[in-house]
Amino acid sequence: MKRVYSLKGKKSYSKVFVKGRKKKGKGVVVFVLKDNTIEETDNQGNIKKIKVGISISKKIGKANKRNLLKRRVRSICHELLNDMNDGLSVIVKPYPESLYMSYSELKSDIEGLFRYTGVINEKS
RNA sequence: AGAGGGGAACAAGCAGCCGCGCAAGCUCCGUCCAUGGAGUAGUGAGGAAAGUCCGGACAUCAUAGGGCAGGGUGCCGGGUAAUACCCGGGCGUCGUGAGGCGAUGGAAAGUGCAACAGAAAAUAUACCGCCCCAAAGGGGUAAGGGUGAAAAGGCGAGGUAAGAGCUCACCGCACAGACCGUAAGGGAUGUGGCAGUGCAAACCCCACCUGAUGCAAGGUCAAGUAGUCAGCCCUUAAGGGUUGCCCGCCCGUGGCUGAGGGUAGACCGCAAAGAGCUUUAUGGCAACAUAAAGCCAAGAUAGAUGGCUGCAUAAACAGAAUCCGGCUUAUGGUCCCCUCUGUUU
RNA sequence: CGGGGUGUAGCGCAGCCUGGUAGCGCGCUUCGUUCGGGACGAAGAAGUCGGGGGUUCGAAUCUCCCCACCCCGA
Repeated sequence: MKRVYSLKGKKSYSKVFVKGRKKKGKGVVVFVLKDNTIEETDNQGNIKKIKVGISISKKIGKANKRNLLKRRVRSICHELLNDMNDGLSVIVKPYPESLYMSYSELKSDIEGLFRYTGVINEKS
């Protein structure tokens, strides 16, 4: 996942946390907020108006474990990126239980939450 | 076979696909140039990256100066940029042993503390006891009892009213000390009838070291209203600053000139090369030093290493953020050397 | 990333500098008082002093190393 798509800044994070729609899964919470002000241009010209942020609490573990979880979530988001809709800010926040989930379990969990909240359209 | 001690290196790899950071070099595009953009060969976490416990490099300052205080270190010698680290040696202590551990100078410079118990706790003392004189009581004594962490050498013999280094042998202790060692220290031997406790990670004395703050240090750029801030010049009091105090120094007032602050951002510091690593040689017991040859591109800025498949199968602790040298703590299996016990030959 | 602080009874705090007995308030338990409760009075229980070494005869206290929590700095 390229850095253009990552959500940045303390303010934009707290904005999504407060105003966004919240949905809880097995090991993850997802916050979604509609945001039409996003305008990022990829140097390739492929414009995807979406921002994804990852928030991991210190309670989950030490830096090593937090990093592992962050990379897994990022990798999942990269795989799902092409199906995502425009004009959205998304935050994924894993719980400590997600550390014991496998990659595929985590992926199906996040995919389900994305589908429920309208980040991804229902498959036709 | 079991139990233990010391040390060393490693921290899985390979192939395929998807994906991320950087990109000296190369290719393409733009530009007068400086250089900018895109792509790409290549390259991309640790032994502890951790704790932040020490030591530096580097940077800044209302000058960091003098004196006292404060803080740190503390056997001796050596190593180092430096240290509380490392190497060698001494002593003490723990262990049957291999070995481990030690803030390990000074208690005859001074001050302080030693609760409770106990008769008495630091210029000692006399409760029970023992012995003598004896009416009460007085005197001698430090063997024995009991208290305590600690009570005026230990044991045996002589000696005595009972006792006592009172006397003697051995041991301990103190003092002197040939000789050995750079030193810490060791110590043949001699002398003394025995002084006298412990605590200095209590104050302290002695020796050596010590300015403070830390890359969110600090520097450059762009935007912009005011309370403001910075520079220069002049100078008085109150007051303030320096880790504390005194001296000293500086700020403070006014004028002139200029543009910063909150907040958000870009670049430098900072990324290729230094107290670097490897090998060999020389010196040294060693730590290490010197010389020669070869090798070395992590560099993010909400923060780059992940996912899937296969090889029968893949562990532990754990993730760089200015950079080095140590220490400490967490942790996986492997190898080497050594000690003790048991069994067999 | 850097700097600093705090851990003592169920809760909030003393004691630590200057080492020997862990104490205060609220709460808790029992009894009294009341028709019953509250308040009041009396008695009582409850603490590995965050964990582990070292110094010391003796450590909550001095010292070293860990653990947890909190605060500050652009």
